[in-house]
Formats: sequence, structure tokens, C-alpha cells
Amino acid sequence: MDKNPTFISTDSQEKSEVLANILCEEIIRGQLKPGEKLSEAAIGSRFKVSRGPVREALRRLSERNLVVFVPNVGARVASTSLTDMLHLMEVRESLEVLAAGLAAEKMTTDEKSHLETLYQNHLSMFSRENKQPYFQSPEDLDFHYAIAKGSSNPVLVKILCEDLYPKLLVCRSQHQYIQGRGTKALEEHQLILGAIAEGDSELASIFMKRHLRSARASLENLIEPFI
Amino acid sequence: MDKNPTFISTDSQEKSEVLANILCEEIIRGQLKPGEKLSEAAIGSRFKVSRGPVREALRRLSERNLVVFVPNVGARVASTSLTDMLHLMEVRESLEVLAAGLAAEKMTTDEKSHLETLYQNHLSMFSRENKQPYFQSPEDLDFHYAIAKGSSNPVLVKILCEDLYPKLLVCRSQHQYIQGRGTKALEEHQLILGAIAEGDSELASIFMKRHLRSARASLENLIEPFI
DNA sequence: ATATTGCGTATTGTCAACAATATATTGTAA
DNA sequence: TTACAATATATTGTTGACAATACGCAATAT
Repeated sequence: MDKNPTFISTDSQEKSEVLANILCEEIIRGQLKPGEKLSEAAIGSRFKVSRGPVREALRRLSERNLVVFVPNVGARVASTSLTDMLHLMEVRESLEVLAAGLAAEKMTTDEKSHLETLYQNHLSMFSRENKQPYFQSPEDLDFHYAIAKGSSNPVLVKILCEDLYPKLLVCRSQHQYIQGRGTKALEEHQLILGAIAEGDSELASIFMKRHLRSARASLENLIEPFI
Repeated sequence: MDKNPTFISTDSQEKSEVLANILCEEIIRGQLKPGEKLSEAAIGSRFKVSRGPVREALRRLSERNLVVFVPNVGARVASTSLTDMLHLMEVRESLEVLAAGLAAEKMTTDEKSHLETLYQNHLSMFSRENKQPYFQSPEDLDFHYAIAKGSSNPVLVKILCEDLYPKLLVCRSQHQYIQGRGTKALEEHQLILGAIAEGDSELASIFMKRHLRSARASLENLIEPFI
């Protein structure tokens, strides 16, 4: 469980929560495939717990849209189409533009330097890999995650970090041909970072909007051929 | 249960879902007061069901932020401060601006005329009441609800209708001095309606933004004196 | 051969009892 | 009288068994 994405906290000891986090991760990693049946008994015996906690865990995941729950039939891993992902990106854009603006206003010095660190890490990791196209990395999302938290708006943080980002990760693992946009994305991150560092809310919003627009556009290009 | 807000569907027969909807409504109406303890045993005996379904219902409500859940301690009705509501409105603004724009592009003729009907109802109801200041009415939210659905973006619909609107209703019932903004809000609705009818996405977004900005501003004025 | 009906099996929904944790009470000491 | 500690009570977390529902297979009829 040490390779959990940053935004999954495991503070509670409740079995249902622990279970939910483990299953969440397996779904994100693609170990549980989209559409796969999630039998309560099977999961229960696998983790040596009763069906009660399993049910609660599945319920939580269904609220996060990672599994679909059909009454009297059971739970399956949610399968997300590229269209679903476009809808996700549409909402994400709107919310992250807000987040970037707020972050520029409200981030503390510590938070800003943390963001800078994230960027530098991402940068060095990228050059190490010889600028080859790479799968959209967790580092990318960490950057966005830090900005979300920097907005100091709990409602916004919750929607982005608990609803949208996990779902985004699932989409990426289900459609592995979705690739990062290489150097371009990194340059866009730099612009956002700069604006936030300066406390320039308006500019941070604009750069974030452009960044996510590009990402969405390249996704749309990916879909186009299938229409 | 016939006085349920439009956006609460009761299609399943699962006790846990029925329970969740009933409790949700009671929280929204203020019959369950903020901070009030929600004992599983008490609720179970009240509705003549075992604690299992009660737990599941409470979990659902906690995912919608209507209930706060402390491990090994239990559930309480979430109490929302005016600051919380401001955060809510901030996010709402961003999302509804998006929704209005999309609605202008994608609403069908039927949906548009339904929206028109909602507006007319609201209008006539308002004049009947002699233009007196009134509590923010459910009609107001129905209008926004229709626009959200008109966006044809399921992700957006879910966040607005299942997360934000119920919570907004709770805030209103918990802070009853929050009042509607009378004729002004209605005029703003008319502008939004017109833009959507014309399919003018850009304008619909702008009018929606102004509408929610005003609402938020009047809320901020309300808070100011307490600082 | 295909469609349909009925039964058997498997899975989910619900329940009531047990274990673990937190809260309240009471008694004791400073 | 107040603060603290130990116990008692109440509430939550978990479990395994039972009831209700859905699914698969076989037998029958068209």
C-alpha cells in the first residue's frame, strides 16, 4: 500500500475504509478490470472479513463513481468511455481554473515552495527519460493536487481530490493509449507555477485554462477518428 | 414523501436508499438539527429496520456531506457555517456558469419550454405574494436544477444535483435569515432563460455568472458584520 | 430447432448477537 | 470542592445466519 497516490489517506482503522482504499487502488491500477464483477463473498474471503465491511467499502466506491451498484445484482468496476472522460475533463477545467486563481491568492510560502519542488522533480524526471513520450505520470497529478489544496476551499478540494482525480486515474489506466503531452505540458506547468508564485490570480487562472484546454483538445483528437 | 425536492429519486426499494432519502429530507427541512446525534439504534427502531441498512444510509449521507461520520463515535447532522456556504457558492458559481453555457448549446426544445414554464411559475408565485421579501424558494433551485440537467454532462449533473444543491438547501434551512433577493433574482433568471432559448452559450454563461455573483455578494454582506 | 417455463443455485438484502471502543458515572484522594 | 481514576454503561464495528431476489440450466411445448 506504499505506492498509494498522495491523495489517498489511510488514517482510520475501520476495515471498510481500509478495504475501500485497497480496492480503489486496484481499480486505478487496472488490476480490477472495468466491468468486472465485485462479489461481496469473494472479496470478503479474500481479505478475511465479513460481508458487512465489504458492502460499506463498495458503497463508498460507488459514491466516488469507481464502481456501479445495481440493487439486488451487485457491484461492478465502473467502465468509463472516452466520452465519460471528456465530461470529466470539462468539469475539471472549470474547477481547476477556479482553484488556480484561489491558489495564487491564498497559498502560503511553504505551499508555494512545495509546488516548486514538485515541478522540479517532474522536470528532472522528464529529462532523465530523454524527452520520450511518456504515460501521463502521477507527478503531473500531484502538481494539480497541490494547487487544489492550495485553494483553501474544502468543497473544491473534496470534489477535485476525491471525486475527479481518482476517476481520471482510472480512465487513464483503462485507456492506456492516452499519453502525456511531453514538454508542452511541462512548460504550461511552469507558467502556472510562476503566476501562482507571483500571487497573480488572474494569470494563474488563464494559464490553467489553457493547460487543460490543450489536454482536452488532444483527447478530443484521439476520439475524433472513432466517430 | 411526495414533497421531496425534484432531484431526489426514489426508484430503488432498498431500505438503505429509502432511509437515506427520508433522512436527507429531514435534514434539509431542519427537522434534524445541525450537530444532532444520529444514533443507529434509535433510527433503526424508529423505522423498524436493523442497524445494517441504517449504517449504509448514514454512509451515503456522509458522502453527500449532509452527515459527519467519526469512526467509533458515530454520525451527526453536519453543521455548516456561513463560511462553508461561501465555499459552496464559490464552487457552484464556477460549475453553473459551465452548465448554463452547455445548456444553451444542448438543451432540446422540450427542455427549453420546461425551463420557461418553471420561470413563469416562479414569476406568478412571486407576484401573488406581493413582492414581499421571501425565503429563497424551492422554485429558484428547480430552475437551476433544470439548467444543470440541460448541460447533458452527467458528471456536472451529479455534482450539482447530488452534492451541492442538497447541501445548499441545508445551509438555507440552518440559516433562515438568508433571504431571496426578490425581483432582482427573477430578472436575472429571465436574462439567463432568454440566452439559453436563443442558444447563445456565451451570454448564458455571463448572465449566470452575474446572477450567482450577486447572490454570493449578498451573502458576503450578511457575513461581514460578524467579522 | 427454438422459445418458454420451471426449478435449483448463487448472490444480494436484512437481521440479531457478539466484540471493541468511547462515553458517563461514581468513588477516592488531594 | 475539585481533579483524577476506575468502573459501568452505551454505542459503534463486525460477524455469521437467514430471507429475498436474480441468474443459469434443463425440460417441455410449439
